[in-house]
Amino acid sequence: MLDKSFNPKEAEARIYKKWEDDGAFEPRPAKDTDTKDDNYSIVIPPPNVTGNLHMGHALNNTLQDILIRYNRMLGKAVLWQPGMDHAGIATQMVVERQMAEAGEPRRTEIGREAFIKKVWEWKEKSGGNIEKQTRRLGASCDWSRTRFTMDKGLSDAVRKVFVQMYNEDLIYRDKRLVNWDPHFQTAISNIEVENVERDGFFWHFKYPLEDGETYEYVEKDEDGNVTLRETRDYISIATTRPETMLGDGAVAVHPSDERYAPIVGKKVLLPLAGRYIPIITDRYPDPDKGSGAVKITGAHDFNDYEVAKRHNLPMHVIMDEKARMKASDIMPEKYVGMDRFEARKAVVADIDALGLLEKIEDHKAAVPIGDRSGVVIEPMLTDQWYVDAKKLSVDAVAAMNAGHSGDNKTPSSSSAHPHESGEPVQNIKRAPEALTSSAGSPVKHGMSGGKGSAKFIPPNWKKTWDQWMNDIQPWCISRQLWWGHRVPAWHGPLKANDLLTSKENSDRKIFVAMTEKEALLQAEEYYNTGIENVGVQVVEQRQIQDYEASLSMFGSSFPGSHIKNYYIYRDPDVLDTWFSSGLWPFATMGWPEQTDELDRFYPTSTLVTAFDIIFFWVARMMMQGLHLTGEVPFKDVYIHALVLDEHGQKMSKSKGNVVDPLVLIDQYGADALRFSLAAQAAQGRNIRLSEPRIEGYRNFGTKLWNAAKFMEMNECTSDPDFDYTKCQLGYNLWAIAKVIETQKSVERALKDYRFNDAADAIYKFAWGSFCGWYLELSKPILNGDNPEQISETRAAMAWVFDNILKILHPFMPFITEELWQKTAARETDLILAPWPEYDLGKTNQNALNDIDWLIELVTSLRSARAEMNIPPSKKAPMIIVGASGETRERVELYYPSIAPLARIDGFEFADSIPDGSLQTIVEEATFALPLSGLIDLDAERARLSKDMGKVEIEIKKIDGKLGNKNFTDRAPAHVVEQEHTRRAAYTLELEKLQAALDNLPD
RNA sequence: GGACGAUUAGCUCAGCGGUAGAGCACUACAUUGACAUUGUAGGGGUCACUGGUUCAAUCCCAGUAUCGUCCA
Repeated sequence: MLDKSFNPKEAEARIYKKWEDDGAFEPRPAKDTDTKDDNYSIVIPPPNVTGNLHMGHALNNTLQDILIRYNRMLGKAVLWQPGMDHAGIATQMVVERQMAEAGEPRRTEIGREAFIKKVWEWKEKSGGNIEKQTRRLGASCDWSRTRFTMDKGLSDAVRKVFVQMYNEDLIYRDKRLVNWDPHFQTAISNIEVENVERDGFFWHFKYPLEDGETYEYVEKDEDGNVTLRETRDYISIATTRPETMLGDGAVAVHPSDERYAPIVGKKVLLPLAGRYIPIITDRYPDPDKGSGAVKITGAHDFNDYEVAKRHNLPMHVIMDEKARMKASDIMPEKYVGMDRFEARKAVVADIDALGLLEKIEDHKAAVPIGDRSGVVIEPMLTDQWYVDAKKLSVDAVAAMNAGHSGDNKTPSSSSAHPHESGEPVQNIKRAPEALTSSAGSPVKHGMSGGKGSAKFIPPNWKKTWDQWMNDIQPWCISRQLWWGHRVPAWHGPLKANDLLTSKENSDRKIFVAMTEKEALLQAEEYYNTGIENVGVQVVEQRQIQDYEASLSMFGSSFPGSHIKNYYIYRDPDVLDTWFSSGLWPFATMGWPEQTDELDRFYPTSTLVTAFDIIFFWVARMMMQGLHLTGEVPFKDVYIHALVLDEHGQKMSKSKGNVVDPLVLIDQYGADALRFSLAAQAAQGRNIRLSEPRIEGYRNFGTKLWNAAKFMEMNECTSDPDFDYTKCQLGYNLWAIAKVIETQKSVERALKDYRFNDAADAIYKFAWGSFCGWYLELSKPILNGDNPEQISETRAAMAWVFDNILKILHPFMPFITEELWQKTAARETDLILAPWPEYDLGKTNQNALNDIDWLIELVTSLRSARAEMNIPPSKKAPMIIVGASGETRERVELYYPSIAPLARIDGFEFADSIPDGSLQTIVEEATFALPLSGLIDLDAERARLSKDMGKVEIEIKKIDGKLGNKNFTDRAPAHVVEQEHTRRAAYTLELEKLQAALDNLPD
């Protein structure tokens, strides 16, 4: 016996455990007959080890699980690869904060090794909550293969990739402006910076001209009339960051700016600093903004950096790693040690004291904020490691172009000269091995593309991708952290008279190697002159610095030693977390070893992710995957929506509007949450979380549960010998055809990643058609006395219900599995049951029409009764006038089902309608319920007139079309024909309604 | 300033070159019924605006307005 209702709390944990214990999440063994299409794989976007499940994960994992479960039921070998990334900054932050709270010594006090040990301890103890939370969603990933980016295997892969790419000149060291996070004291990538609009000020300063020189300053309006003319001995600049003026290298004006033409090339005195800097021209300053003159601080502003590079200006780094003003030749003593914001106040006050503060304006400006630290990012000139992303992007862009080549709506110009653009031309409809250019030669592999194709779904994200990829910047991959993959590079002194290679760009010789031993060998070879004995030792950077300080030189021999000693130290930096997650799709499968998994499951089938991660992750996987494996890491990239709160606001901790999916699961069950997310996952639109909707889908589960209870009471159990093509009863044939139609719609929708359409189709069928009609229609049969009909209906209903469970399983895995197991003895769990595959052509179309007619009849009788306020308890016979032979047959056949649903008590075919009847028209026949005395004649007249009015409007619209010669001449024949048919049907209905009206007594 | 998206029922949103849809909310009726976590019926829309293309536009195109997101 089924319980009164489904209990998600109890069932979910039990069912999940059984699946996992049974190994249901693991890929089925390979078969000899398997082709690439029989394997299906998804790698999970690895969540952060410090993270907790939020609504974004819930949506992301739900959609992946739907695809995975569907493909698993299709009989494919399915791999859903789970795991986590090590999240350098976030994890280091969490552990450091914990240490501080516990009153323990700081990271710098205990040293690198001890700290890393602590992080691992933390990870074992409290990291990875999210994996447990993901299970509660019902995600069927293969946990036996879960990976972590700091695993040995992945770490080896990361080192190997670094070494390889360094040797290929794709990784190099460079001094560039980076986004410096003064809180974490590390470089971060530009996409980890959020620009936030904040209220600030525009400070206008006067920089005096050298030697008290003067010029005539003239301002004109649009028409060229002079509006201001005065003699000045200064140039006025405006800045939002006054403290950076201490590092200015020039003042720039636009070449076309006539106001400053007289003084271009002259020098101004940089106040406070007491230095002289030139006035230069550059296209960067906007003459209409502020005074039109801009101070240039190359080492602390990205725009200024470009200007400074163009003009070879000095770039003074004026701050230390904590963004405090740093002592140097150019830094006035007074400001040394001040925090940048403190320095800002001091500079403004001091400029004011000198009488050089012209004015202060309110100003809204975008301020760069570190997304982890929340502090203002300081652009800083530092030495970092870079990936040549521009070079890597070529293949990635080509692969996406290939994947989207079918999207082009206007190929008109390319049809004449398909190769003019130089892009590889690929027809995605052809099989990959048949990829050839139109000239018949195979598409070449290599930097020009041709390594397979990938596409975004929905395709409009391709534009965003192109925009970013076309303007891709060198990827800064070093982070000044301890937690992460340490850069496998060792620095040593440069040999006398040696030159650095382009990728070193530093003041040290660099040895990049998989291991310290290899680095030592490289170093020995490098330092070996063949004349003297050479020794190389690896020491800590700090020791080198101490040593340098005492000896003022590097690479000297120890006093009294006859061996020339060199000291190298390992680069202290670690790699960007995304550098390792870029390897995720293949490194998790054992790359660089050529594993069986790689062979079967790479490239992966689909990547499911949110748009905000396209550049963080999709781009990096594409670039690294293509370069390292020669193949795209995934074929489809499904970009899903953001989950917003009920007001359409982004959820964020600071706003306090975060909804915890685990709370929703506790409240409504995982199935309801999942279904709600899937049903709302329409492409190209964000999801507003709606609790009433989740509640509605919880009710949907309950509805199914109750249907199963009904079936149990009526002994409707699965019959293994049931043949859906051999049914006799119209009801059963109808339900069978409908469930197959539903199955096909769900398949089509899932193929196109239209999760909402898939969810909608199964919801409508299960609740509307199955529970709403089929169960009701079957009651008279099941309660009747025809054993053959009863047994056919029992088996058919169980068959249809089993198929509902199967089709619904990917969306609502728990309740469907529970019902599957509790309603019959099954050969396999539902999760591993085969997806239904039936032939709609073998179903009976007549039965479909019969039942559709029946539904229309019952609905219109109910509607007429309700509108006339006939109480349901009041039954009446049904008098049928003008019935065709088919209608007579239908009424006789289906009367037992019509009677209870329409509250009918007997039927009769007649030539005229009894007085005082309630009348309704279905097709050619009029159905009358003699309810004299209960009918308010005026109301009935009004009802019929209203219906006539509606029909008349339709006829009028159709006549408008049919009377238009343009329409009848130019519209497709079948459209015109359809209008004729519609008109005939409406005309008949109108006649019948008129007759019904005439029938009413005056 | 640029790019992209949105504008459809009271709310949240699907959809589509030919007949406007769902969920929730609302109104009325129904409670020995598989199910009140329900059923039946009903009301409710100039499909933002202005042009254009078309036999036909809510849908395609252009522009406008408002809102949102991203980039500079």
